[in-house]
Amino acid sequence: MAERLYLVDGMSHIYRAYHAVQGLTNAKGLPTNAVYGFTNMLRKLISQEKPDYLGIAMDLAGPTVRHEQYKEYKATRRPMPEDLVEQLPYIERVCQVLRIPLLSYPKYEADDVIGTLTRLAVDQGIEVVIVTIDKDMFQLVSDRVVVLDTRDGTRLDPEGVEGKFGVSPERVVDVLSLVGDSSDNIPGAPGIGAKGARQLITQFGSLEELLSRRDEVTRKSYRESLQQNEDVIRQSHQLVTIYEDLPMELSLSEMELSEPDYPPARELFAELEFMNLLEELVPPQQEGAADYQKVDNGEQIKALTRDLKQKQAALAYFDSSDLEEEPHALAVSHQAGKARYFPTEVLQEEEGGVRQLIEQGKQWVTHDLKALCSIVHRKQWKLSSNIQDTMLMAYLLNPNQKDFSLERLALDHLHHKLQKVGADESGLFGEEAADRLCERADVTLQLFDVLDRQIQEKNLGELLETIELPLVRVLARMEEQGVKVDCDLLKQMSDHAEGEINRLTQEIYDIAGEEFNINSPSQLSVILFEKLNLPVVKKTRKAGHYATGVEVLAKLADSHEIPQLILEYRELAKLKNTYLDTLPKLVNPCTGRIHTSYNQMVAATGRLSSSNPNLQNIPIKSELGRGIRRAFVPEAGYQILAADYSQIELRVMAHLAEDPVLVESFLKGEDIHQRTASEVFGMNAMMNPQEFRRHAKVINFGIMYGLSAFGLAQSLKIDRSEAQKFIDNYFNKYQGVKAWIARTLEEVKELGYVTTLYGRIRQIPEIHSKNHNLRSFAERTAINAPIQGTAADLIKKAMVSIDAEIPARKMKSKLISQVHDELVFEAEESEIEELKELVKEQMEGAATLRVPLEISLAVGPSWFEAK
DNA sequence: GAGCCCGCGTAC
DNA sequence: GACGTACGCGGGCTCG
Repeated sequence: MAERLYLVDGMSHIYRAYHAVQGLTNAKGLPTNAVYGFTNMLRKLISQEKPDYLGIAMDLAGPTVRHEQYKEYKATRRPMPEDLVEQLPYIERVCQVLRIPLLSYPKYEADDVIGTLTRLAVDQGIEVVIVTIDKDMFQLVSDRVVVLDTRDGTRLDPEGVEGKFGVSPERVVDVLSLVGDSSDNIPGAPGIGAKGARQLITQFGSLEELLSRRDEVTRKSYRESLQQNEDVIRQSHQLVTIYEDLPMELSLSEMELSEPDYPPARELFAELEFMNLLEELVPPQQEGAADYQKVDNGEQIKALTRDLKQKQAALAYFDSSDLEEEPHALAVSHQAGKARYFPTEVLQEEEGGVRQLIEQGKQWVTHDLKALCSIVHRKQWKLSSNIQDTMLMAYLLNPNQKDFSLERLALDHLHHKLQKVGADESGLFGEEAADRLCERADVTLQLFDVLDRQIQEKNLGELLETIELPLVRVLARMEEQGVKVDCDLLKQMSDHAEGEINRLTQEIYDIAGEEFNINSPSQLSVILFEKLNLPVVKKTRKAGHYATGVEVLAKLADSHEIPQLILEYRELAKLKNTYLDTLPKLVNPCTGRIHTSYNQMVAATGRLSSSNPNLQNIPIKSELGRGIRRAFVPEAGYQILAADYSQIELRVMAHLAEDPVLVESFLKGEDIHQRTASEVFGMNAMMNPQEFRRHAKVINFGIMYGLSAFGLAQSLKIDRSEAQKFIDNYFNKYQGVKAWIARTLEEVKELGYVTTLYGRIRQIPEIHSKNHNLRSFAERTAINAPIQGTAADLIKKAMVSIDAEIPARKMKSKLISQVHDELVFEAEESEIEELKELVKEQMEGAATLRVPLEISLAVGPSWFEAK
């Protein structure tokens, strides 16, 4: 097949991109819509068409020969929009880094460049594809030249042009000279349109022939137009004719499609924030460069085991989604570019050898250690304590990140695009699967080196080694252990809730006078605010929609009976749908227990999170909801023991801020909210101590979250100015807190991140935002993160030491859950006193701060009583 | 029907 | 717009 040259009409595509993509800018406010659209178009063109040669023809600024021939040429064109002009240099840079030449010629247009290069290419036997949406270009089509319209993918050869335009490519210019072109301000023959022009040219064969025999034209208006406008028509002919003979050279070597210039290309796309394009922008894998081999006998395993007793190595495996199954295959890598693969047969036949290999490796690195722990636990193998986890390392380096997949990290840190595994079941055991798994082990090891350097640089090593890594196994054990749930009790509560919900539903329908979906805030708001005409308290973000949240309904409860019923309905529906009916579904039939997932790499502050189900938001505040905790029960012979840090975040703040009043208060063991009440409200607090204590409590918590006067006023239902006074008063009395907040904000502005007591980092990039909202949000985050994060550090530390101590003392009790400041145990009855002591010692002793850490302990036959 | 966002509500 | 961190439900929209 002949080689193909693609010539792109640059400007028309740039305009198209500009209009097609709306409102795109990067963080610096640079408009990027046209650059993005254009780049995307190039990308699609390259991947779909795979050109041998590619060039982009551009117009140069300033007058052209056509302006000299006809001063009105393109005179009606509006100037290019400012925000497009701005983008042109970036488009040029995109072409540069993609190594696609921009082609132009002084005083001539892109069309002429295309015309000339097309002729030169055809002369050399190369086929040409002209990429444009401009019908003027049809004149260049021949048996070796087609026009491609990328909007719909149509490709026009001479026949296609005739079909679409009505005349053959040679006659296109003739038709255009008669029709003219309003956008280029080319007059043509007045009164003759596209249809007439085609008919005339077809009838007479050519423009020359038509002009010389114009008196034969039967239609009067056409005849007269031709008679009166010969000069104009000839001039139009000259203007629309594309030059094919500019003194240019066809530099095929320059236009030969090649790999992008990767480093600057990645830099440019990053600046433009083309994240999806950035993902594809990676050098192709070098075939055969890697040494990936299958291991198929015990001898090889032994040799590898000897080797790995001395060396660090990475381990990757194909997991199975079924909890009871074993890994399907395994790969290890101890040197970049080198890996060994263990297929399923080998894992089965040589299980002893594989076990030795795993257990005796000097130091393993894996990606997602918790998942590996679950598998290894199930097989009852022992993992050395010296295992690294690249996933965890990446989280500590940037806890804001959402995606810690190996694919993502390989791309970000190694600029390496990883082949996907797993989706294709049939490919799981083949050669390709082996290569992919080897690649994962290989990449994991390389990633470790890169991340380890960064961990050291940012002093995250100790946090990783002493808290996060040991915690992985604690969490794996907690998940595996699970929590026993009394499904009968839940069913009973659910049935009761159902009855109440039905009763309320009927009552609400009766009063509303119609049936509607009470669960739908939008339908509910129509009933409340349009049908019943209740006063609108608050609108939602969406225009024409009204809020129906608790606060709104509570306010409306005085003026109508429905809101109260809705509130009751909501509470019951929430409990039933989220807890009563859902929890039993998540009980594992084999264990009869709920095995939640504890996520170590989700919360940006360092907290854990829990999912499937979320055991960290089981109700407690309302009496009804709290009852659900009765269903969380121990095994026979055990009790539930819960240990709660008392005011951990306020204590952390007292420590970090070194606030004398706060520290003193905690040292004296005072009621902290009471103290704040008397500090902030003075003698007033004596009038109604409980009310002022409640206010002080809101202030105490609010301060740690960056509460504003507006927010305080709203939650206390007081005046904004009064709320401001309270806040001012607070900072007056708690000067240490005030100064710490100021210090923290200074620091985050300077460094771009904040840290916890144990050096955990959280980047706060929005602190430099020009957007006031984003910046304020960043400031509140910066205040809260060190407090919440330090509290998380402390309880994690306690978990690690308690989890180590329990087996060391040969105790049977188990840590089964964590709720941010609370640890829940299934305590063997004879061990309760010892466990209480141990837990108290480890939790309170997690750190020695300027204030004491205190916990409260409770034991009972369910989680309900253990509080 | 899957996938996503929104409004809402639960926890600390 | 206004108080931080999570998870998850049902409704309702979009996309295929």
